[in-house]
Amino acid sequence: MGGVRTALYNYLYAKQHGGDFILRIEDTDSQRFVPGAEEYIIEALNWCGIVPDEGVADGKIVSEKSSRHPHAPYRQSERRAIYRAYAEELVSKGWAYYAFDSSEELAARRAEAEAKGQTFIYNYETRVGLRNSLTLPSDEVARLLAETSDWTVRFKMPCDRVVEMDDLIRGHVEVNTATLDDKVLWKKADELPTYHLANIVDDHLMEITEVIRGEEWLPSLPLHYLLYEAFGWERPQFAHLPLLLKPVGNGKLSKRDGDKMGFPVFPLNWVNSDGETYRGYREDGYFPEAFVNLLAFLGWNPGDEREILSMSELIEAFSLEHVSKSGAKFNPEKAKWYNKEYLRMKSDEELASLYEPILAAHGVSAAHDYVVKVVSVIKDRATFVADLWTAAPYLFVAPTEYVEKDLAKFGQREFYDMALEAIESGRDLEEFIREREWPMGKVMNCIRLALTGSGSGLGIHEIISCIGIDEAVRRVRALGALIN
RNA sequence: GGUGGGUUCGUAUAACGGCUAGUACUCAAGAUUUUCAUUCUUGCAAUAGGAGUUCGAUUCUCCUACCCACUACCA
Repeated sequence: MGGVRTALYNYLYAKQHGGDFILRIEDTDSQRFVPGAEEYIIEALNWCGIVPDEGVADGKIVSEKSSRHPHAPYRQSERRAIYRAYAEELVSKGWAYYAFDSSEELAARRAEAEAKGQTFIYNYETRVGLRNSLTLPSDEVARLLAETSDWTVRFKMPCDRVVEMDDLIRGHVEVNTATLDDKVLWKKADELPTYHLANIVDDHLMEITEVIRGEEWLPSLPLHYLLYEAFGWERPQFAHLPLLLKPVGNGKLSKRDGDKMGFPVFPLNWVNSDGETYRGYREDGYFPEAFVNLLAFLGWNPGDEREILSMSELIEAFSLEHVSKSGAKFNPEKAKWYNKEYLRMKSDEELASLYEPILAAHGVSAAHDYVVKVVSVIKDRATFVADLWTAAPYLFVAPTEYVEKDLAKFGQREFYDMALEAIESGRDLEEFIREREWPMGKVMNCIRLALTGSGSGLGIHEIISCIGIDEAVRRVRALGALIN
């Protein structure tokens, strides 16, 4: 959800400004490669109606340059060759250096510091005591670069500089570089950059003008500012979005929360490598328009009191000034409300076509016109298309069981005889019952019991207008077998 | 621990120095109805705490508290 919302805001912003929305896959962590994740992302965005202008063609990430996709490839793992030169450029400019410390050595340092209640950070203080191109003789550096393969390029964070930043959402933010560390930018082991380098290089190369991303990136913004400065590139504008929080308690929304609390956290069903399935909004019956609408309102509002906005209205109304700074707790009830609103806006005709597969799954076949008629009668009682069935299956099949409590209440001989006589009369039921001064509620509910199998449900007239008077009479007679 | 960010009804938010702090979801009550639901009406409910600036602070400043993120050869 969080990822889709970020994509949505980027999409809305791009479209509003006549820009292009580009999909780039940041897969520089080979350890975390997840088969199928890329296809999932494309399908999920597509379902939401968030269609990239660049980077995707025929449902696949583009690898070959073309006029439509001038910045290809769009998968960072296919851009390996690009990054090394930029990393070297930073070293030659004095903004970075080679580091030869093994992960074991660094882990040992961390453990050592931790034992003393401190935190080890690789920075201007500690780098002079570690194995890198700043401390080792140049011939040794040259030898290690040539002969070993687990070295990295690290950013040489200035020791005392205040980086002044402007965030489109948070405003002015200042950070002193003394509190920052020498981040790894590139690693020889897999010939890949880390996020920081790859992101800045690609954003520059792909002519990105705005970066709208999650708040978790705010702490690395100073590094990114410095990277743009080091390369001498014009930097894009940044906007850091508030986090999506779990509905109850504290903390951000996590994969597990959904199933625990009964709502999806994924746009589409997702099966992870352990075979665990996470429910998706699509499979839960949400309309993509409703999902997009509710996602847009998680941390943003149009500045007026509208709540139901289509994608094109969202594009028009979107503004980063109205994005809130604080985390937004997700409200599953409101999510359902959105879907209900969208369901009601759909035509009976459209709902009927969505409903028909569900009917078929229940072994029911019905004429299209009949389904349309049924939908018009029950759509107000549904939040999801599936509710059209659960709300009134008796419009398609006669009840075979009766709710015991309601049978006891309305299925008494006395009322049943009245009900039977009334329905068999073929006359207007209310009129017929009133003329005889019979108890309206009791008799009507007895008829409803016969028609639906329970004491609650649609109005008698509505039911009969669907199933017809003959079927109604049949059902009332059938109930007779249970009356004593 | 350090750094950064945040804090208005239960939830999402409006009010970007000035009316009785508005709206939606939820919840409660009432009306309508042959039941349930819908619909309609009404109601409950908030500026984290403390200083300061000001004629006036939800809004600006500072302090405290609490929450969150980051603090990896992950993104």
